[in-house]
Amino acid sequence: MPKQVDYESRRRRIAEAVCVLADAHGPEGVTMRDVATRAEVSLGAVQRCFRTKEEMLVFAVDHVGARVTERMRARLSGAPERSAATALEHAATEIALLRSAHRAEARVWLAFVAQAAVSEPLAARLRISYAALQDLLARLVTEAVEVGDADAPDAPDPSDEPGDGGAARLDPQREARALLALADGLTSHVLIGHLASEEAEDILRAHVVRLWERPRTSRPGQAARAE
Amino acid sequence: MPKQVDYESRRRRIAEAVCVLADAHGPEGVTMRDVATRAEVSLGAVQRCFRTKEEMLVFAVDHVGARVTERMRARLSGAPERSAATALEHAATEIALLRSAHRAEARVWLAFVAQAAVSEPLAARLRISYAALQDLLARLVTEAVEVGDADAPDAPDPSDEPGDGGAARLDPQREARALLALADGLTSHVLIGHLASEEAEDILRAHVVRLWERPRTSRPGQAARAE
DNA sequence: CCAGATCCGATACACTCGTATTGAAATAAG
DNA sequence: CTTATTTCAATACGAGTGTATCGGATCTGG
Repeated sequence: MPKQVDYESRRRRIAEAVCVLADAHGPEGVTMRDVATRAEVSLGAVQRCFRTKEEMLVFAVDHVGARVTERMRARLSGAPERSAATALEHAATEIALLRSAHRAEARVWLAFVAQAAVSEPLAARLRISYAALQDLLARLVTEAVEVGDADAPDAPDPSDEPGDGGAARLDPQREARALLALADGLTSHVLIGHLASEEAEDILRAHVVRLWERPRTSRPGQAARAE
Repeated sequence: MPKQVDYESRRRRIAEAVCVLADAHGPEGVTMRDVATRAEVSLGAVQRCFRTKEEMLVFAVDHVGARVTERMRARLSGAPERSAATALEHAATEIALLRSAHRAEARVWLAFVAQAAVSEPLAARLRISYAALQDLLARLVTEAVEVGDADAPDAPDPSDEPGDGGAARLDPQREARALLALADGLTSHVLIGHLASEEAEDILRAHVVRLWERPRTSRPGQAARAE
């Protein structure tokens, strides 16, 4: 058994290069040769790792998706008990990739999303990542609701907050979906330059805050039409 | 003055072809030759209309943006007095391009958004369209708030709805931005296949409804942190 | 040290792309 | 009818693409 190389790490390195280039020129604009150069390997090596270009792009999508999910999971387990509400806010901000540090990742993600509308294999991978993110968000929502919003909203008089009885009416999955979509939309608008990232963060914050403000919807007779 | 051609209509016809193709293969995948074929003109004719490919794409973006804006404006003036709240909901749905009839337009839009993150001239055009849409939405929000939500929410007892005094605290521009972002995010998630269009519509509806449920935020002392 | 498998860098190939060129058809004015 | 001018179809061209091929370098097991 002769020469052996660590394909896994090489694949990751290549995926990294793909991201850098996709950030600059869009995923269609990514060239095998450029990837090879950027990853400091030869074109032949890239071809050995991925039989085809699409295979490479799919791997890169998974890579980015895993990174985002992982970062969020880390954030989630980092401060689990502190305040589920603010944790949710942070998580959403994280997903929105608004921190300029992750601007590149955001562009890559958006580019892949766009191409996924055309390429089914890419779309399949994206769905996996989205499902994971949505689940995480839904869990956060549930947790935040159950724990109660004791320390998150700074309304120290719980007089007109009848416990979490009302908040329980939130559908965590639904809210997670909404949050995810809002985050994605904000991200793209920031990238286009239609929004400043501060504006986007404000909007996201306002949306999350609204989740805890609302819970007196328990007033009956209204749910009928809303659902 | 010899042979003269109506360039404007030809340009529109070409833009239409661009949309069809961009829907199928993404905007990068659009080829001058394919456009020419699809538009039933020769490659030379396309080249006479647009000096370069990017010029053509930019025109196509404007074309789509104008169409969406126009459709929304029509919807706006079609039933102006009926109910600002439901008008808002309809407008948002319209923007989200969720009706399957406009699925193609949605794909085109998303594709262009993605590429705009890389191409500044495209981004500039998109910003114009977004600004127009946001303004329209903001106007709708304002209108809905001022008119009062008398007939929109079917809570016929205005006992605990202290007029629109609280609703006035809504920042229409902010809400318009949020709505626009949410609509875009939902659109892309539907295109990816992560959401069904009914789910997306539900989420959008819930978001709009929430705008009218909330208005007792007038309780002071909270804006400090929230903003 | 040798055999044999594995890896990969270089090169080749077939293609497609955007764009430039060009010469003929079409048309309006003289 | 000429003639000047515009329009465009056909073609050419060079750059750049993904992928296939292949010969030598590299390393392991004996």
